[in-house]
Amino acid sequence: MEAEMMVHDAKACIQLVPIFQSLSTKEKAEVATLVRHHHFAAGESLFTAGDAVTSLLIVAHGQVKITQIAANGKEQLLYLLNPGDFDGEAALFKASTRQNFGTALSATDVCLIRREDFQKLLQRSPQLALNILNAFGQRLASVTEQTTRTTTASIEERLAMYLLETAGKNTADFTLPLKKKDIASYLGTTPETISRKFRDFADAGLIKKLAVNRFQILDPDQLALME
Amino acid sequence: MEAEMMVHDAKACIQLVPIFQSLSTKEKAEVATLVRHHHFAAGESLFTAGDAVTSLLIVAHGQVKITQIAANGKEQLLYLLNPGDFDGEAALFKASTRQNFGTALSATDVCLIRREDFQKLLQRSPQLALNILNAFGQRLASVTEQTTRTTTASIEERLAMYLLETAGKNTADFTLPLKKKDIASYLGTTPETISRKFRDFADAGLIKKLAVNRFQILDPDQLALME
DNA sequence: CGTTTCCTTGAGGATGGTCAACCCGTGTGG
DNA sequence: CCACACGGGTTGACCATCCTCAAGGAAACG
Repeated sequence: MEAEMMVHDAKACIQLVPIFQSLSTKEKAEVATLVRHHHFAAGESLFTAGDAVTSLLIVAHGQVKITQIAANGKEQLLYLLNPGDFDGEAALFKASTRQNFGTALSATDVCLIRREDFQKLLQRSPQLALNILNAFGQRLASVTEQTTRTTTASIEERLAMYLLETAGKNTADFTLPLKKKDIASYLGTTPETISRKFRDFADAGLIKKLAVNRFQILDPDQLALME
Repeated sequence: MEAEMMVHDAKACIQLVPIFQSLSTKEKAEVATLVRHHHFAAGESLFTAGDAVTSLLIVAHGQVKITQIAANGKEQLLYLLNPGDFDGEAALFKASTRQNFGTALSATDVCLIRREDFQKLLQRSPQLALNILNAFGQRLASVTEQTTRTTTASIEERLAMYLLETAGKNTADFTLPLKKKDIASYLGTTPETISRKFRDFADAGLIKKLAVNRFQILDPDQLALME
């Protein structure tokens, strides 16, 4: 029964993940046999810097935050993994130890493929390699974008961008998916400053505070103009 | 004669580039037939944001700076391409236009492989794909590192790190490879601040100024302690 | 030798970090 | 059911860092 469960989850994982989607049904079945899955509760650590990298990790359900600790001890939130995202450095890199930390933000299911199995897969399926290259390219572009923004834009501008991206279409009523502490870490600032900027935005009539960490965006155009 | 010249350059390019090094001699010869090369004078633009991406670009000789223009119009130096480096986003991405700018810092020779040719190569050589994935992974780690540093460290700390990395073993007498304007852009600050910090370092006895943009590092350990 | 580009230095001011106090919602145990 | 503790959020006062603007000097280049 447990085995059946695993196969079910493995298939779900593979269906979910963009990098496997262009594979044939036969190939997908093959991949499914290699997959192990694992569950983490909110707040649990998936891995820690210094851990040996033994598997490629794919998020099936939930949300994972990836952080790095700077030389001075400060934590920096690098990016979030949502369902379908994978941890790229993982299976491919020569460096065999993790450089960063992975923590589950909510209850999370992940699929794991062992490094060696994955390398064999890659050798046999050039299309898979292409898919991964594309995914990598996109993450690279996103991290690059983040760097540019951090070094050139003010906190106010960065927060405005973050709000628009995070809210998406739900401008009428949306809840911040992260604590202020994490947003601050992501944007390279402090919770206090985030708090103040939210107040400023509200004073300027750009947003309306519905509750703690719940907002309505009144003037998206003006917010976008900040950047 | 020109054809012979080109073949020569093509071979040189392929010898130089890590991603091709694990290929068989036969495969390398194949790759060589696909390569076109091009020369740029110092200061010349290799490509501009908005250009269609038609080729993978490999630097054979010289140095290229890759920059991005932020929304507010400020230029941010992302990274440098040295001999053997390639422009990764280039041939692989779905997005068919450049997001950033490439400018030759010195006289530069590059090799070009057309997108379609490269994709075919990838399909046939899984090892090549693995090499590229590794290279991508390293660039990703480097950009990530840069982001963390920028958001968590002070300018002083960032400059100290930059100095140590750039000087390498030549602590006794080394010349900055970039203008202060570019260093500033790379570290997310202004030329004025760079100038002042250099003076501070000199006052503190950490470095000694030999000439404009030429320095001796007196106390690398102390510099490293900054971070 | 003049022009341009880069570098340096200073004065002043904005931005945002730090520290500390207080508030509020949630949960826990008496 | 209430007191209390706890984690996060908010606010204020103060201060360090670093940017901007401006002017002058040095080096590079024709």
